[in-house]
Amino acid sequence: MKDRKQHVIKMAHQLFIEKGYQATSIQDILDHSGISKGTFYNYFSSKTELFIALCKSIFKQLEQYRNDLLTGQDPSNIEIFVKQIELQMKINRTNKLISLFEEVIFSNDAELKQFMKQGNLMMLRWVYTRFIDIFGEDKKPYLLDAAIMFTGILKSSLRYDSIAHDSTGSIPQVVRYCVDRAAAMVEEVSQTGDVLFQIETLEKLLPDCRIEDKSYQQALYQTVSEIKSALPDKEKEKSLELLDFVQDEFLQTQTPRKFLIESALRSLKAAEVCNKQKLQKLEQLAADYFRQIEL
Amino acid sequence: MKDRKQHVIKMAHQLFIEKGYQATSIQDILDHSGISKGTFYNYFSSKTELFIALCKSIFKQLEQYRNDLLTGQDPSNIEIFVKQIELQMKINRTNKLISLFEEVIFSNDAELKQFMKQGNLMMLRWVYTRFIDIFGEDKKPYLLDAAIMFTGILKSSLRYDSIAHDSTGSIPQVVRYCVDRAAAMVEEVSQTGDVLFQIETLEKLLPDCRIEDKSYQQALYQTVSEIKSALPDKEKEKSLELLDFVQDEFLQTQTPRKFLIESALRSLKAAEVCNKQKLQKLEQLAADYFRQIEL
DNA sequence: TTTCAGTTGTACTGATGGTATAAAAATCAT
DNA sequence: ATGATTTTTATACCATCAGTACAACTGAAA
Repeated sequence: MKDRKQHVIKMAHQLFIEKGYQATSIQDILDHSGISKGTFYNYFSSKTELFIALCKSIFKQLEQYRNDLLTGQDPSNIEIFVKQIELQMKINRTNKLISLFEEVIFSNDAELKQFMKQGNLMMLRWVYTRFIDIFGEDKKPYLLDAAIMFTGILKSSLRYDSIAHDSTGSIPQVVRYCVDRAAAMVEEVSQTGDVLFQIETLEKLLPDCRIEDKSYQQALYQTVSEIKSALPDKEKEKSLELLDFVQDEFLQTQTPRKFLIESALRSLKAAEVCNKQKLQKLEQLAADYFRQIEL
Repeated sequence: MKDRKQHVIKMAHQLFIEKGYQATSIQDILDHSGISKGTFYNYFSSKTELFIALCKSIFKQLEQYRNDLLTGQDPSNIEIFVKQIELQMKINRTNKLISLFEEVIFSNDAELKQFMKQGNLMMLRWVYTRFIDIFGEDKKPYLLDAAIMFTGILKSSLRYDSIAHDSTGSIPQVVRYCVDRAAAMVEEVSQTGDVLFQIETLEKLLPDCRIEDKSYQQALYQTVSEIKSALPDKEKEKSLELLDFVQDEFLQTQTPRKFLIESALRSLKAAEVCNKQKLQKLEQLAADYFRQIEL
């Protein structure tokens, strides 16, 4: 049944890419994925909820990719960041994500609006933390502004690029140019000392975890990724399901459910199919994280 | 009847601000402006055409304001530019323009899409020409990139500003910060020599007039504005109507109708209510413009 | 075989954008 | 003022769409 639901999401995604969100009727989705209306409304309470499910799955994929690019690399290496952005932008474009998001972002659906806003802020926070990796702690006061400017420049440039040389466009050049500009701006702004936004506001807007603790988030995510990629074939599916759940719970949920996660980790440990050392590290991290949360 | 139509636009605008575009039904507009459905579809062929009419009137107003700020001032004075941007952003925010535009920009309506795209490009072109005024001809190769980046930074910052400190926010600080960044970027980029976009692409996308001839556009507009503000009370309405038409035709229309404009100018001349010198200048400019066009 | 969750098909509701049209009202020319 | 013309109104109508309701079907577990 989960496959079926996923299948519906996939089919809907295809249609959204082809025809746009508004222009795709629920009937289209039903026809295209071969389910009945009843089933659809059994899976999703509305069209917007389907869309949110789709977004979540894309976000997760995006996050996966970008984290994969970082694993084992030097986080302060700006070339990695360039690659990460390039990849995300390419996925955006092939999936017509930007169009879809912008089409939907100011619809009359409050839930959707909130979700998209949150998504934007999460992207912003990611850029911010990466900028800290790249430009160093001492530039921190300027890096939220820099992240805001960078996302703005990137979006604007890509938009212009896609309407100027329609079709393919040349994402790498654009990304390179924007990253260079961001670097120069960090330099410039840290010399003049100009600061526009305080980081506290971002923390307030993303109350799910304190921004300073991104090390936990990232470390947790990375550790799970590492375990996943070193999984033996034996009982792979089951382990993957558990690990996916843990990863998802940490990333997507506002307040990860402590006992559920602990239970999942116990199961993994009992199955003895994971790298024991990594698993222990994961347990430690999770424990630290929860202790931190409780303060 | 024109008043009535304008009234409908106004009422629709109110509703759009209150409830958003999608959420406002035609019935709402009918009720709120006290006309019948038949009349509505006599005025506008569809809801989107009403929206376009509304946008046009707002654009015109915006253009009016920003040109008023410039008249009699030194175009290379960056403080004037700051004021112009501030004003436009304030109007944007009070009218919830950005929300409306973004809500609509990726709807399934091709006509609307094209219109909005064109609007964005016109804004971009305006920033570009103002940057030439401000940073000088020698920086020209970098100024399209700078304009694209500036609009991106501005949009991104204002967006963040409005969700961070919701309600009023502090537009002046944000604008100031963004303009400072733009200035620094022009400097930086003209030192490294990095260029991303060529101006020719913008020209191709806005075929209504060659970008190099913006002097005509601006001079035409400004001259008309000057004449308008020096109009005596005698037959003011009639003259204003003619002048408004001329201004509109030059600004909004792809190919201004030569004979109509010439006829309007003749009428104005015959009425002898305008500053004769300015009127002559206007005639000269128009003639030059049409000669230029025909090439 | 019974049970039961999940699925299907169909019919329905209510709202919407848009069309059609005949009657009423306002405008205009002579 | 009268008659012609245009504009406006009221109303009924159509097609589409999101979402609801529900009875019937299916397949697998108990």
